[in-house]
Amino acid sequence: MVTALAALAHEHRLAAYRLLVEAGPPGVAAGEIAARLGLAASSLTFHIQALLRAGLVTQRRASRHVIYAADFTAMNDFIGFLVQNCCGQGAVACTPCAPPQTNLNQAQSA
Amino acid sequence: MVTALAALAHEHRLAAYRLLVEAGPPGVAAGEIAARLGLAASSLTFHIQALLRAGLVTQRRASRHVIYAADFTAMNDFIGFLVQNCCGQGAVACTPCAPPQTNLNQAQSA
DNA sequence: TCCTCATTTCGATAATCATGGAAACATCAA
DNA sequence: TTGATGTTTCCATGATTATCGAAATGAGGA
Repeated sequence: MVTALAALAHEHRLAAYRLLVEAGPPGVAAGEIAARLGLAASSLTFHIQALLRAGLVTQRRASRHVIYAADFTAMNDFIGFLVQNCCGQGAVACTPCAPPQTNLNQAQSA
Repeated sequence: MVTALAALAHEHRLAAYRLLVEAGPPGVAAGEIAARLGLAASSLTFHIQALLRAGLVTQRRASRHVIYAADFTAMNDFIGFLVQNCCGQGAVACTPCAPPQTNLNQAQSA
């Protein structure tokens, strides 16, 4: 869990992650993330690998591009951990992290 | 928020914070935290100041001791931020972070 | 094959973080 | 005041992180 915390504990990585959350399952190509964040390509790789190692994002290839996408299940687990371990009172997590509906005709519910 | 994430993104600091969550409002003295974590006093100060700067813990003096306690409101805000910004779907936070009932006859409900 | 585009790996550099010992500071009790 | 205890500040050291340019890798297209 420290890995996930550390992964998000940086301005650029948190921004990258939020970008991916907004984008949902279609994800965003590495180059575009770098451009939007104003980072050199190699720096983006450095940061996004921290997110990848923490399991917070997934990676897939689409022809020449490498597409990254937020892993909503991992975020649920992450928040669940915080609620269970860093709140008193035996608090129960009820965080319905789920991808936004970018396009209603894209079925991706299972 | 990056400050809070970074504050928790270290083995020793996360352990210290969890200790304070368990202890609740009575809190724990600096020396005892250091002892339980197996840290030099100066190292503990270094770490706990990160938590303090992030607003996750409070500090008070009790005679010679300096007592640290978890700030549950801050943790609620922190988790609220994560849910709102790092989950898709406009998820709503419902995290009831509250101190554990260590002693039922200690009134501390506001 | 050769060229181009997209991304990652490598290397160097500067900055920040983590650690604990020693000294200083604060509080209380004789 | 002196002494004991608890905590923080200061300092030096080693480790890790963040950055980007240059070179290498991978994947298409002509």
